[in-house]
Order: sequence, then structure tokens, then C-alpha cells
Amino acid sequence: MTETANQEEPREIILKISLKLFTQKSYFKTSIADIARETSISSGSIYHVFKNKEAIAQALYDDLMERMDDSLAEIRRTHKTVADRTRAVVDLLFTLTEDAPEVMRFLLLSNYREFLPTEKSLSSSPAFEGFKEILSDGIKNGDIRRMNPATAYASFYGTILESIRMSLEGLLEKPISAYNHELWDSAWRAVVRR
Amino acid sequence: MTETANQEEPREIILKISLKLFTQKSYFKTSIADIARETSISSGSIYHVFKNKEAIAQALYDDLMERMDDSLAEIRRTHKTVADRTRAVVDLLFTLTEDAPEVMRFLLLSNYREFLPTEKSLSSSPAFEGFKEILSDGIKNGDIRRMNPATAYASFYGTILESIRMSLEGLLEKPISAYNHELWDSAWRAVVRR
DNA sequence: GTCTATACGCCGATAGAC
DNA sequence: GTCTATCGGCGTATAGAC
Repeated sequence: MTETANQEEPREIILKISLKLFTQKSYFKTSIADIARETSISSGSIYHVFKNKEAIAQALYDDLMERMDDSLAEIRRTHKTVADRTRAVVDLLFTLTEDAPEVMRFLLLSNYREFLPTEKSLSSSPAFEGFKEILSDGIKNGDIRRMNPATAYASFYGTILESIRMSLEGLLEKPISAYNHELWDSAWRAVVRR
Repeated sequence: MTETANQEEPREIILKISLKLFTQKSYFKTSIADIARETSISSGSIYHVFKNKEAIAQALYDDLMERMDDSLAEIRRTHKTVADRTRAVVDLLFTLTEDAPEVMRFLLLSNYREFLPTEKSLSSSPAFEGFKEILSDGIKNGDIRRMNPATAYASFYGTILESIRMSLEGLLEKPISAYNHELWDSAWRAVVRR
């Protein structure tokens, strides 16, 4: 660490502001000049840190996904049953929705594949493949009824992700965590064995 | 009708090609020059029909939503129970996904609110409000268990819309209609009374 | 109502001084 | 590693002939 503590690095400032702007006005309507103005970092310096505009979005995506992967690993370590693990995943996603809504906006509403054309769709990302696998494990061990894994995923996470979208759009009266139990229960009913 | 029959009007040609391009490469990466080339209509003529690029997207959206509204009205007329109506809605959406995937891409994957900032989110559109209402009716008459209507919507249509997204992304082995029964059944389990 | 030609602003990216 | 200045190109939209 060559920096004095408490000083936020330019890279982090740029990423933070870019996430805000990309989710507020969309990637394509955000110019480097916008980012320069809001960060008080000149466009020249921005290009010193990132090769181009797309590289900013890519770094954002990589950072978010790494956090998601870490959280998934933590969940696998601290929870063992399918019910507990899915509950923890829902907790994680709802907590993110409340504490870092821009992150969920970026993942669910920004259509990031338009500007990161090499990235996979959200449901094919490593983290979400992990979420799928939790359900597949449940089919194997009988906690979840015999069904097509894709149907199980669409049912369980479709419910959860749609409710997050609604929350981000301001369509829920209360913070989404208030519906945590009810939504998990509803999603679980769709897949639970009897 | 001042046209000889069988001649497709410029407006319709422009809309058809624009829908294709907007969903293939996204609205922001599609230029008027692209549309001019693919339609063999000059950019000058395109601007004669539409005030600007956004007006093309708006016309597309309005046309799609009008079709959706009509289909919803038809469903209400020809089906009476909540189960039958939701089955018909799922049929409608899956048929659209197979026969006019660009339409579903536009509605579900294009994030149209980025370029049509005055439009509501899909789940707040008149057609989808109607889909919601079908579920609310079910809560009233007892076919659906007592639950928050937003939760019912997220559960039922979250399942259906997520599966459509997966189908559009090529993540399902078979055409989505092959999963019609299984998906309706799974979505229904989440909300049905007992 | 169709075309060609072009104006003009915006924005990503670079050059180069400090 | 930060800045200012600027280039080059693209893309929307318009002008105006036919």
C-alpha cells in the first residue's frame, strides 16, 4: 500500500461514480465527460487508469461478480440443507437490493450484455450457476420434487428476481426484506417435494 | 386505402426492420443509416415517416402493447376461471416467444425504458396490470391463497418471464412450449390455495 | 414522398506539457 | 500520474432538388 490510509484511490472513485451514472442514466448516455465532472478527475486521468469506457464497465462487473461468488462460497460453508441455503441466497440478494441497489440495478436492469458483449447472461454467470446447483442438489436428495432443473431455477429464482425488479422500480410498498419470508415461502412451494 | 394491395407500407417495413435491429444489436448501436440500408429506404424518407429515432421505438412499443392488450381482452372473454385464464396467458406469452421472439426480446431484454424514458416498466404496463388483476381476482374468489398480490404476481409471472428469458438466451434444450404444462404447474403451485 | 448531400454536435480517445 | 487541449469520426437530423 503506497497510499496514506483513508485516501480513496482514483480507480475506486471512478468505479463508484460510474456505477451510479450507468444505473441512473444508462451506460450509453453516460459520457466520459460526465464521469470526469462527477469524480473531479480529468478525462485524461480516467484514461490513464482504464483503457477505455468499456473497461470501466468490465471492472465493475468483475468486482460485483467476485463479491457474489465469495458470498455464495460463504453460504455453502455455513448452511447445509437446501432450504437453509436458498434462504441465505434470498437474504443475500434482498440485502444487496436494499444496501446497494445500484449493484442490483446493474445486474438486473442495465442489460449489461449490450456493452459487455463477451459476458454471459446473469443466469449463466458462475454465481447464478451456483444458485442453480443448490436446487439441483435438492432434486438429487429429494428435498425438491423431481422436475426439470431449468424449471426449478425459473420458478424459484424467477420469483425472487422479479420481486427484486419490482422493488427497484418502486412497485413495493415496503422494503423488500419485509417480504422475505413470504417470498421465500412462495418460491419454495413451487419446487418443494409435496 | 390509397395503396394497391400487397404493397407493404414504408412505415411497416421500417418498423419490422427496426425491431429486428434493435433486438439484434440494441437500440443505441443501431443507426438510422443501418435502418436505411436494411430497408432500402433512404434516411431522408425515414425521417419523413418518423419524427426521429425515438419515435420509431415508440411506435414499435405502442403496436406491441396494443396487440398484447387485445390478446388479454380476448382471453378474458373466452376463459372464465383463474386457472384457465392464467393458462391462456402463459400460452400467449410462450407462443409469442416462439413465433415472434423479437417481440419478447424487445419487451424483456431490450430495457426499452432507456430509450423510451416516459414508458412504464413492463410489470406496470396495462397488459401486465391485467395479468396481475387475473391473480387478484383469484385471491378474492379463493382459487388463490390469501397472499400479497405483489407476491402472487412475482411468483407466477416471475416464473414465466424468467423461463422466457432463458428460452431467448438459448438456455433451454427444447422450444419453450414443450415446458408449457410443467411451467404453468410450477407457477400455479406457488399461488394455488392448498 | 423519395432521394442525395451535408451541417453540426457530441463523444471516445490521444497528445503532450507539467 | 495529473492535467488541458484537441482530433477524428460517427450519427442524428435537416435542406432542398426532383
